[in-house]
Amino acid sequence: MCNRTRTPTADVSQGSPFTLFWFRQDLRLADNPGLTAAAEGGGTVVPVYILDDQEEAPWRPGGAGRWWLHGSLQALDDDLRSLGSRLILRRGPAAETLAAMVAETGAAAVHWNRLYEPHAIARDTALKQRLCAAGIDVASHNGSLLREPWTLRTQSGGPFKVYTPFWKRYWAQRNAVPAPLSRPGSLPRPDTWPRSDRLAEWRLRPIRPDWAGGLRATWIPGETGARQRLDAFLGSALGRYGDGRDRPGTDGTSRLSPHLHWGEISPRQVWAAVQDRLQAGGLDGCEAHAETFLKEIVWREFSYNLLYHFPSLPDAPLDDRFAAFPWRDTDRDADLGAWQHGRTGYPIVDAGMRQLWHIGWMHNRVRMIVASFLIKHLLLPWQLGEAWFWDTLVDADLASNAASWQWVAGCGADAAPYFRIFNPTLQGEKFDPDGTYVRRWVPELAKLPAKYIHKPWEAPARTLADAAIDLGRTYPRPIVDHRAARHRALAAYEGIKKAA
DNA sequence: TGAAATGTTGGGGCG
DNA sequence: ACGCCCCAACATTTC
Repeated sequence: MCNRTRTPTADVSQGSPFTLFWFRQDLRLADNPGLTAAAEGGGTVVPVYILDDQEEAPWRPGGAGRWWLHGSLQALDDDLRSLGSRLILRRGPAAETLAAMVAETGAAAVHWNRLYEPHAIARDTALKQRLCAAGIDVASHNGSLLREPWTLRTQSGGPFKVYTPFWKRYWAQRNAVPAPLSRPGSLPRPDTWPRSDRLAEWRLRPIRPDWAGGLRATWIPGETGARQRLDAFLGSALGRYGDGRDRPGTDGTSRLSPHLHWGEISPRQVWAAVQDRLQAGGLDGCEAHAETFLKEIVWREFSYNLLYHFPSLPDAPLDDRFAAFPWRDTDRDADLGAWQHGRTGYPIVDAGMRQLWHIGWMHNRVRMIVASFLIKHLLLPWQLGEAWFWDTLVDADLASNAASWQWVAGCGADAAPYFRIFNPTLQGEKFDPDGTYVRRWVPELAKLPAKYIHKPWEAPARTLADAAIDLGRTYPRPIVDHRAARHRALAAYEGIKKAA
């Protein structure tokens, strides 16, 4: 925060103070505190995005993330142009590239919205010191969270490690959430723009093979798409969210996760929109549904809280006992591959994994089922699942992804008990009773009657034949027996449970 | 934000 | 009519 109150010195060559706004995971114009601060500085504003995808950059965006990023940057540039501005693109190590831009343009001030990943914190802290030392006015802002992790402490002074009290704190202060900022009215542009890469040069989208058809058909990256998604959700699914969110065959969830991850919409905006919707009235019994939805927004906050206070979250189990967990170390590849490609023989698992592959997203209920299956039925380390999700999800988010995998594995803070093992057949029958979801994503099972849609191995030969299924050929038999796998997992857990 | 195993209860079939 | 058994249906405990 050094120099924050200092008046920016005018850059002689430009004739007016020159401010860089560094876009990162806040690819929007409205409710963007850093951008607003830059616009209010009085000088010209240069919006910049830096792609840092060198090999050594930890947790750089995966394939699906890169696809999304392309669309979001394009939308952002369009939106900026409607304000008479534009987006400058640069590629390289983030801190060095930004510092070089400051020197090159003679900027007097730099603004950005904070990130919370351990490597980003370290990088940004060092960069801020470096720029401050050079006399640049640097300010960072909160653009991504309702509350930042260091502002929340339990009664005893430590970080929250349990969700329920964390949520209660948020709920008690639900009316204290600041109103979202509107988009800047104008962004004064410099006489000449700095050099910019062309987005197409970055090759963020796949070409050969082009696996992104399902993504294009499903998503509208960018701030406008985010707002449309929110409005659509508020108008329909929110009113039955409590149970609708558990039906993967329906459009019962918000699908805002990728928009939130990339910062095309902020949690403050979502929070305010839900409150407005409640106060608009005519929503008998909707209040409980809205609260359930807001709890999901706060789960995201909780994940960021965990990542901030426990930076090893993405890599190592928070529960030390799991360091000794006997994960399977032989014949991993075949089972991992079957899981990744949706050929486990359990329809609900395979449907989820194929949905993920096709549209870069998976229904949350099904995420829990497939994660439980990888960890407990296949006894493979949760980090393998975390890595696959990282590469394939358009909403891949370090905090949410890591916290959720640890939660399912039972090794995180406030985690699901390890002995809670999902039965994929029962989960399917309970939440996809008519098989709509399975039929959609596992079309080779589409003709199977509902009675067998979640357990084709129990179907009579005649029924299979009528449905044009040749079990073991057109669709696999289960790669593990549920009952045996369950006992194996419980025995493995028993082995580490006692250890202090 | 489980499922399975085990325990309990009560109606009905039956000798 | 009575006791016994069976077994859903539900509750509780265990993993």
